[in-house]
Amino acid sequence: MSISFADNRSAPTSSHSSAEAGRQRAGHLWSSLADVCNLLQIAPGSAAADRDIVFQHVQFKAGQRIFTIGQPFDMLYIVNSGFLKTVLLDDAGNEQVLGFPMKGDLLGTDGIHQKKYASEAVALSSCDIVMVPFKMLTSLSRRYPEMEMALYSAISRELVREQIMLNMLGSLSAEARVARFLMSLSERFSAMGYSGKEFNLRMTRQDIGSYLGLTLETVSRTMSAFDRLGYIGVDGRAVILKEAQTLRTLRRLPPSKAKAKKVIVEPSDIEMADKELAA
Amino acid sequence: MSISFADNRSAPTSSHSSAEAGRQRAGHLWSSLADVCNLLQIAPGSAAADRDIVFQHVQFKAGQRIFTIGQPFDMLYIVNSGFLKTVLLDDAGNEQVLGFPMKGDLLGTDGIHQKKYASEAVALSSCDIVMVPFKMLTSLSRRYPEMEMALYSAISRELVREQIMLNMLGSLSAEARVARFLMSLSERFSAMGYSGKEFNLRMTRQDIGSYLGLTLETVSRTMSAFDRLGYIGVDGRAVILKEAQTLRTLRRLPPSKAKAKKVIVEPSDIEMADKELAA
DNA sequence: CGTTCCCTTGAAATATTTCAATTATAGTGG
DNA sequence: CCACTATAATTGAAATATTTCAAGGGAACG
Repeated sequence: MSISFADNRSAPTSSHSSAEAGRQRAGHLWSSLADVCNLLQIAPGSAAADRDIVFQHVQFKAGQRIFTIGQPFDMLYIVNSGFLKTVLLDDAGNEQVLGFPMKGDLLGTDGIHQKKYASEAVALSSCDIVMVPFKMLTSLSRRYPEMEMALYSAISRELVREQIMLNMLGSLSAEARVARFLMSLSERFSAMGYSGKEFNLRMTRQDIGSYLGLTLETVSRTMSAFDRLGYIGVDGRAVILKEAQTLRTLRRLPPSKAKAKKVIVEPSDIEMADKELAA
Repeated sequence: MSISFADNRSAPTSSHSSAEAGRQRAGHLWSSLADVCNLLQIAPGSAAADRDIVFQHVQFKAGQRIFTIGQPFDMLYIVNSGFLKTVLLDDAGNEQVLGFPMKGDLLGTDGIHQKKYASEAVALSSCDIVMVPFKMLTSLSRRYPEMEMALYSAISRELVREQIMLNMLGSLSAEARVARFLMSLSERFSAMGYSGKEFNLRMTRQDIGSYLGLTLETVSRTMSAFDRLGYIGVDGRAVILKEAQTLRTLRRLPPSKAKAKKVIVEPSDIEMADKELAA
């Protein structure tokens, strides 16, 4: 039996639907510059007025690749709807998951450096993607300073996101990684207008494990443990968050056999007083 | 030990004391735009002719911070000489090392997004740093298209570097991480004209461990093991690489009891990720 | 309706950390 | 310049987190 609730694949409750941002034309969707700014959460500034420039959309089905490693770079992609993963491939062809882009995320920036994409993006569901020629973006940058900053800002944000992942992989336990992963998804769903409390995972345990530097078994066991402790409800890919605050600050699990149901948390929100803990 | 370049070492302060983000007094060195392009390994194009623009240098001593987390962003920094580490700080004030920048590396790009630096850079030795106002760079971008691409490219490269680190942390054993770390340093030293075979580590075992997601003891033990196996020579911070090819492709150590000196290596390809492992 | 992929769970193997003790090394100030 | 103190590095032994191996059940899909 499965937990069932509204699928976050359906339209968000938000009043602001950018699905209508796209213009139907010749069977394809197109977005204006204003639409794109909106999607990226940029103040469009004077660029919004530019009605001449439109960007084409492309649809992908689950499993399809938006771009692949080594492919010549000339295009950036913005997710309009759907869920994806970005991956690196090692010599044996094994995937290393780098991230799970969704609505509003910018893809392909790692291709700028070598003029070839350094990673590949795979659709995990049906996806609607806006294609933005990089040349176009740089020429727009010259015309509209807001666009220039937006582009730098978007790339810089990606950089910061990866730094945070490095920190996570370098210093947190398996449980803490899984907990933060769930909270991160929750927050992103919320920001998109979906429920941050109940959602479906779009990726396999394998994908999550790769992303978090863990085996799929460890991910599965950890989620089961969270379920047993009442922090979440899990049934396959359906997740219900029950103790968000606990998950947010969790460092490791409480001793299973022993006494307390108490959890070790960070001294974060309170203050940063004692440092005798610090090595 | 025979080491190919100058001394170093004054104890890198273990975190805190970020109070005075040590911007020493202004140095007396200045660089032209052509100098900067040269440092960054950019084809200067027509920009080289611009003799009006000069960039100021600043000197830092070991332990001083070039910029700190949360500090308002307005400047990028290019390393002209010296060695640094970039770090993230968690709630308890513990450092997470993100990279070890050296000559030619661009610092501070993670500040673009939030207009505040997201990490901090700490000098591990005496350093000479070129200051480049971000505004200046973007205005130059408008004038010289080469500069624009150079900037995007530099940030994109950083992104790729971090992706490779994520892959490493997510999938390699402790031994493989240390081996690749050493090879990466070696290649960077070589590229700078120093010996890639004999060099001094500028950072502590703690720093290396943090960077690689390992404890300092594991780093120490692993290097000792490499030494015992004849792959390297280690004496404190002095390192001599003896079996570069072995280190480059090492996956895990050969069984200690057993006879074999043979090492398990990757099935195919040997380069790709090794190229730019570290900052 | 079968085939394939995905998820869960246990038990054993093992890699890495933790704790602890000892020896180096560098910086400080008499 | 040397002694002194603090920080850094090494190493062993024990503790433990995570992976590996293995098997069974479930969901998805053509």
